[in-house]
Amino acid sequence: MPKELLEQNADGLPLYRMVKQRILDSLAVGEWVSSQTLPSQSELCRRYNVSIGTLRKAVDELVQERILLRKAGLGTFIAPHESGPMLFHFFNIVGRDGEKRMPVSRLQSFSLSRAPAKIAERLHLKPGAPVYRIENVRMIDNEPALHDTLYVDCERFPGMAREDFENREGTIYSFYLARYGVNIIRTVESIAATACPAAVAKRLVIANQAPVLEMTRVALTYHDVPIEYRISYMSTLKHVYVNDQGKSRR
Amino acid sequence: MPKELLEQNADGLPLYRMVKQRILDSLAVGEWVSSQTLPSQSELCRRYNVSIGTLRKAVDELVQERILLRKAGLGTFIAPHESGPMLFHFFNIVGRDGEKRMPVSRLQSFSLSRAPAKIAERLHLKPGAPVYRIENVRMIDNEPALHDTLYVDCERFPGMAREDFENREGTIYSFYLARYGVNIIRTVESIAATACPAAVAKRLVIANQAPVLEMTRVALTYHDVPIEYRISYMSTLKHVYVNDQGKSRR
DNA sequence: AAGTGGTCTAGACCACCAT
DNA sequence: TGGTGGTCTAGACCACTTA
Repeated sequence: MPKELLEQNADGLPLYRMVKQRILDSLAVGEWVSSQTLPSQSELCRRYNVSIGTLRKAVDELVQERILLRKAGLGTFIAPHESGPMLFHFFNIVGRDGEKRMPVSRLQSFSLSRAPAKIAERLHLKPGAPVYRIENVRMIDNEPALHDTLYVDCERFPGMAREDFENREGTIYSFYLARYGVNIIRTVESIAATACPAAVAKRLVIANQAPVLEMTRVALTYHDVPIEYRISYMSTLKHVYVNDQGKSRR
Repeated sequence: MPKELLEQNADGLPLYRMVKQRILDSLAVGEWVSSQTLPSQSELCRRYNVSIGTLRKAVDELVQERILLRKAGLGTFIAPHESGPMLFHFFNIVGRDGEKRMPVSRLQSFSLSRAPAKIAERLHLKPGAPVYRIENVRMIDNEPALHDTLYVDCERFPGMAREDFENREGTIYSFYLARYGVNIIRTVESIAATACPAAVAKRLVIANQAPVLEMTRVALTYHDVPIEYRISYMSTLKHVYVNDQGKSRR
């Protein structure tokens, strides 16, 4: 493991922030993707030539942001999209009773397409760039609850096939990570109310023109690089979208 | 300042968590509301008989949760609802262009009422308990954008009057804090799509039955005690609701 | 037993803000 | 000048996990 010397106070940044950036850089290039495990704290201390307190402060922030996960006695890991709070970190739909349930997604279509101007802009692509366009219906309690259409850059996911999606284990984001080393760590959603388009209403088995939520989401990886654009429609007869602001992250 | 001894490892809780709880308890009883300023770190160290590192770790978490605010050279403060990121911490509406603008609220009605069963339950009150019921229209760029109805326990806000609301400075939550020492630190919202009720549509100047967002919110103070119930309707023709998950809190 | 992360301490030094 | 918070260090000790 090479030692990376950090000059003190470059840009006036505190040392622990510089360490944090170095760790993010390593994560971004996929340095620890295969093992999902980071070197031990003491090893990272030697690598960056900082004390344990400083190293821990850097990692503390990454744990807070749900990018890393620490387990006493085991080590420090890339936070998995499976299991635990992470499962619902990017999924805010609950039953009207308040109960959380994981949806099962059912692929509707998978096609090679070209990015419309607006979507290309959100994905930092050129208009007309080749993208995969994927339609899903998500079932909750064996009933259709959500319809979503998502777009990803073909170059970022070379050779992706319909079967990859259908046969994947776990969530879409864990699939991106396991198969392509692309880790989604942030999403930005806009929510509006609209009359349900006919094609979607049919798949959701609701009345045409019924009021539904229209959610557009951009999913980002390290350094806020956009990876996926998604537009979802959801009937709120049986479920609602929840947002908990100020919840303590523990 | 009395010294509060903390037994080590009561309940197996780490020391800094116990310190954090003590600080939260002091906040909850309004110990520092008048000054908005906490004692200095060194003074708090003496008070709880812990080292500076432990004290800072406790306060770190409260800062992270946007309950406290530290300013180098000045001190540690109760996070104000005015100014800075806090202004939009509990307000997720932006223009379709993505621009954030603060709304101006216009009081529609102020009345003494009795809590319906569902609302009483959310506020931990008995059904029929006396509540203030307040209707607002919020204007953005001089156009009606939101309609909301809110309910608060009369006992918690004794002697509240219509004029208090209309003549307040700043947000509703800063009013609760300044006038009654009640600090809102968390909100939980449920969002659904619905056809706009006629009475609301009239005030928002939109078509009757138009699809709108229906947002129900419970606002909580320390220890997750519910303070306010609110139901809002919003047209999404010009604005949308945004939710940024995983945004770094800095 | 050896390695991992988690806690707690004591102190030095710095940058910022008031007076 | 003196008080405030912010950073960084070095080391002791603990609890947890695996072998």
